[in-house]
Amino acid sequence: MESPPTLPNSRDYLRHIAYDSVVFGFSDNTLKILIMEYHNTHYFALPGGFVKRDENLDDAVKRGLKERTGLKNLFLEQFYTFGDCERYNPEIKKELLEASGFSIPDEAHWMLDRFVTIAYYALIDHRHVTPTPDELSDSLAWHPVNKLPPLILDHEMIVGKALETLRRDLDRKIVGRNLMPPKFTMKELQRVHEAILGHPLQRTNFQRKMLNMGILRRHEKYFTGKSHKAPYLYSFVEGKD
Amino acid sequence: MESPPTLPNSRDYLRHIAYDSVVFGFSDNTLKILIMEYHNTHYFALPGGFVKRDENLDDAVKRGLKERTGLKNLFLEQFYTFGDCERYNPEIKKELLEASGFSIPDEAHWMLDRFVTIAYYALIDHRHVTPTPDELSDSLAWHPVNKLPPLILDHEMIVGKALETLRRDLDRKIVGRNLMPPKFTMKELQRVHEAILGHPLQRTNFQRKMLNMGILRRHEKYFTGKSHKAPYLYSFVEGKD
DNA sequence: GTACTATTGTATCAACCTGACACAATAGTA
DNA sequence: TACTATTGTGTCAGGTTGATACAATAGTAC
Repeated sequence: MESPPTLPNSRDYLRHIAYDSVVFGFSDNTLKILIMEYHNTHYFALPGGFVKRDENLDDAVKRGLKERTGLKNLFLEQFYTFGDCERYNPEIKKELLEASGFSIPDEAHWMLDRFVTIAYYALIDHRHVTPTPDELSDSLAWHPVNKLPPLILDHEMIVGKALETLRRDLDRKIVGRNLMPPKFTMKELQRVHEAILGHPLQRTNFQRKMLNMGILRRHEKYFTGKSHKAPYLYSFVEGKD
Repeated sequence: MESPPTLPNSRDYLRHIAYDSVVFGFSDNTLKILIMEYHNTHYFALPGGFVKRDENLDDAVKRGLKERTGLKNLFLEQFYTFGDCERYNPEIKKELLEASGFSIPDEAHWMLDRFVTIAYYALIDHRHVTPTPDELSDSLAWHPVNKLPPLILDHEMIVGKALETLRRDLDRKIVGRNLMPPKFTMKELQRVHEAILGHPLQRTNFQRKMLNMGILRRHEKYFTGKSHKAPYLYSFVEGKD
């Protein structure tokens, strides 16, 4: 049923330019990111892609994430562009493409050439997502940020810089909104912040700070069935970014 | 004496990739940036350039700034990458190149093609600099950030984002160090902060904050000859970034 | 020298935020 | 009714910030 895979044509894309995306999700009290594994290898990498000649850079990233996660509207921020020469490693690229059944017509093929990659991070509610591997990858799966497999090229550095940026943005933007379900308890929100920052927070002070920010609306209580006081449910008020 | 100018060869450079730099300096109590004016036109633009095939992105920017300002070590930060299709405007590029005496051999020449530009900002002590125009430009000169001439393409947006980033970095990094002479008065430092933020600061509170940061060393007094108390001179202590 | 002006360095006070901890409220269980 | 685990709120010390007061002082005018 499968047709032989064909490499994208260099006429359709901008040479030397790629993007990589660090997609954050939160489950099991853990901050995770989407990592793809290439066919028939044990190479892990960030999901990325190329920019079409008639396509905005931002739109290229949205297109790629739509294909892989099904999500159309997501919190997406560009954070850095990586352009060192050490990124140029045609042997690895060739190995990855050949392992997926592509035949490389030419040692100077544009996909083996040097790339500058523009890195984005995204925040999504993992419940809304069924990760979909592309034709290069066996799997696209969630990995805890502090238990990542070894990644190719400089992708670990990219993740590091993404985390750093996310932590800086935590106070300025309402990061939680994009990682949480519509209604949540204060403790759940705290767990997200703790996972991002990488250290525990004082419960009572966190509660006070969040309530004082005026971005939360309190709803009904949430009865867990446990034998203790039931927490309130909260949601983010609209349009206060 | 002049040899006919030749366009850079596409074999030596990465196609579709450029950089632009927003070089901040401070004089006459005003924050200024370096703007170039193209030969025989009234087009103004940020100084920018291209990346050689065997050159790190960061090094390309340093090379360009070295040529234009003579400065080898300067405070340099990448802040955003601009990749919209509207940046693609071959007519303007052609006009600019032809006005400088280049003959364009081919409508599809790589320099007329679409570019994604990685933007950097730099901070320099303007006293150390003699701006040097390149072969495309009549002049490279300081312009106050709030009195810029109309710039080509999206360069005004790039300046806007640079300013925004600089303001955000003002508290986290010791921005002043790179814009100030070795010794300076507290008032001079305050003027720099005010010019960056775009609003006046409370003198006494600014002084207290700076002194409490522990990054300043107090030196001898500076006698201006004016009839009032002489201010102290300060310098930044080394290695506290 | 004395009086005066403009500017600088320091102190003070209220408002606010933050970390640490105390304490009351409460859903379920025994 | 007593008990447990958890939640919501209050409080207090320490630090930071905005606003203001005030003392110190280099030069000028007399």
